Amino acid sequence: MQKATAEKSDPIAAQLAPVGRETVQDRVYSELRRALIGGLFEPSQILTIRGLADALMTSTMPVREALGRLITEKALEALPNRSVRVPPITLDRMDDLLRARILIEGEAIALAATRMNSRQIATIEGMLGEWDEMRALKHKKDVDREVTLNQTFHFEIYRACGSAVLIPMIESLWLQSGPCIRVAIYAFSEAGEVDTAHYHRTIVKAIATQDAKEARDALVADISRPFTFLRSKLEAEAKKGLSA
Amino acid sequence: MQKATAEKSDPIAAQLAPVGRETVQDRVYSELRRALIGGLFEPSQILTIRGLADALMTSTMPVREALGRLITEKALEALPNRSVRVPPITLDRMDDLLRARILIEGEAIALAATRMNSRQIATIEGMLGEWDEMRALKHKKDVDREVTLNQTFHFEIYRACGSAVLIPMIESLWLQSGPCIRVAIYAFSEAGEVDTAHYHRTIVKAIATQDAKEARDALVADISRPFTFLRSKLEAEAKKGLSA
DNA sequence: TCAATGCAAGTGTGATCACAAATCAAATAA
DNA sequence: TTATTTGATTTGTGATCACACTTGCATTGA
Repeated sequence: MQKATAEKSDPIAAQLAPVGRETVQDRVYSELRRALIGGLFEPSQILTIRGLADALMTSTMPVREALGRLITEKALEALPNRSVRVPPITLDRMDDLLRARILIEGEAIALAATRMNSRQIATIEGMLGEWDEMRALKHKKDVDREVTLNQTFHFEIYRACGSAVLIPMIESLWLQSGPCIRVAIYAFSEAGEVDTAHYHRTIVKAIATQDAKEARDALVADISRPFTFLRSKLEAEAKKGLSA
Repeated sequence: MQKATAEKSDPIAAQLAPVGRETVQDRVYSELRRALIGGLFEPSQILTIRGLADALMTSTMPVREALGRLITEKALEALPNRSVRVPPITLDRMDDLLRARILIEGEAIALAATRMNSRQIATIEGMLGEWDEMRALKHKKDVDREVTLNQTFHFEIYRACGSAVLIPMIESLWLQSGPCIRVAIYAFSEAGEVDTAHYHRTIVKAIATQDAKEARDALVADISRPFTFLRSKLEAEAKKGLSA
């Protein structure tokens, strides 16, 4: 018995989970994704293959392939010089991203609202408590946890929409808007924003009652907020720079 | 003067277009894309790096990176065995793809309908003539030209929507539905379908009058047709296979 | 005859090297 | 001092190699 496929007749193999051989390239890719969505890289920052390979303690090979993948999903940008950077923020691009996210994530949540079972609803309902918890002990700006929790919440919903086509597109959109969002969340945090979870509560309520329209509306409000906030901030800076 | 950047002061350089150094990887990627959208690969077909490298007369390096990129945009599929294949067709996946295409391409054409100038409209209007031409001399099934013309027509419109976010997503969707479409077009051709350009005329008319809603409706009808056709065909086969 | 074993060919992954292009800095000339 | 040039370093790209895993086929055993 050296076959890799688990057979029902084998009582031992039945309890063993497949080990799943993750390649180095996959780890590099995941790591860069995480950094991008979390906004750890600044817009317009240039990334080099050898630099990342050193930082990730691997050779250049897995890095260059991971970069290539991120470039095709527009999470990174290939300059004509053949160097790669994280795309800069422009107002047009922000509007473009927001419109696409409203369109696609709105559709996904509308689908999910009619398909989530009580167990899944309980999961996202439980997450609301974590926001309360974070707000209670707001001694330090825990931006990282905020970002992660927000991501988990949204994708728990999107995953329930049951579309293997829409979900990767949403991931791509988050990858592209990650650097912007981070800036916005920092700005929120400085501006003393308090109730970041308000729309999330509305979303949970709407999904619990299978109200697709209200879920979509609340989602649109939720994802629009950081964009409009950042937009007004950028416009103010542009005006100031113009007058100076 | 050995600087590569064109300077305004140089009257010769001003007339020269940048030559654009395309890498081997880019050519491989484009070639595989073309093959995929055109449906040259069959669903479930397994692709090997060395096999493609031989066929494209290059080393394995550019091929493996191109394959990696195509896998991330779901144009190809990575099996747990680490071999890669073109994704098989299932009814669920077809419905999923069609819904996403209606959502996103519908939005793109609605945007384009309000933004295309008379020059762009004249371009797509001119393409209608090519369909008439093809229908006139229908001595052989020129599926390749049909596919190419259809693609050019649609993307001429999508390009005018002005969204740098939506267009790559539409390209990804075409990449994913390419293998299905080819099968459907062959089936159309066998079934003696005549007026493949009917909805295209409606689309041009709607755009010329800036009627976004009618343009969207006609587009939905246009892209739904091959899917519903293929769906009924697959269902018939499934039923036949079941009774046999 | 059929299933299990063992060997050989094929395949993906990662590392390393060679080369060309780009970038940066110091040196030189106006 | 400023602009240009020259040279050294850095960087991306492609080729090749080594290794591990998978697959397929022939051999061996019952």
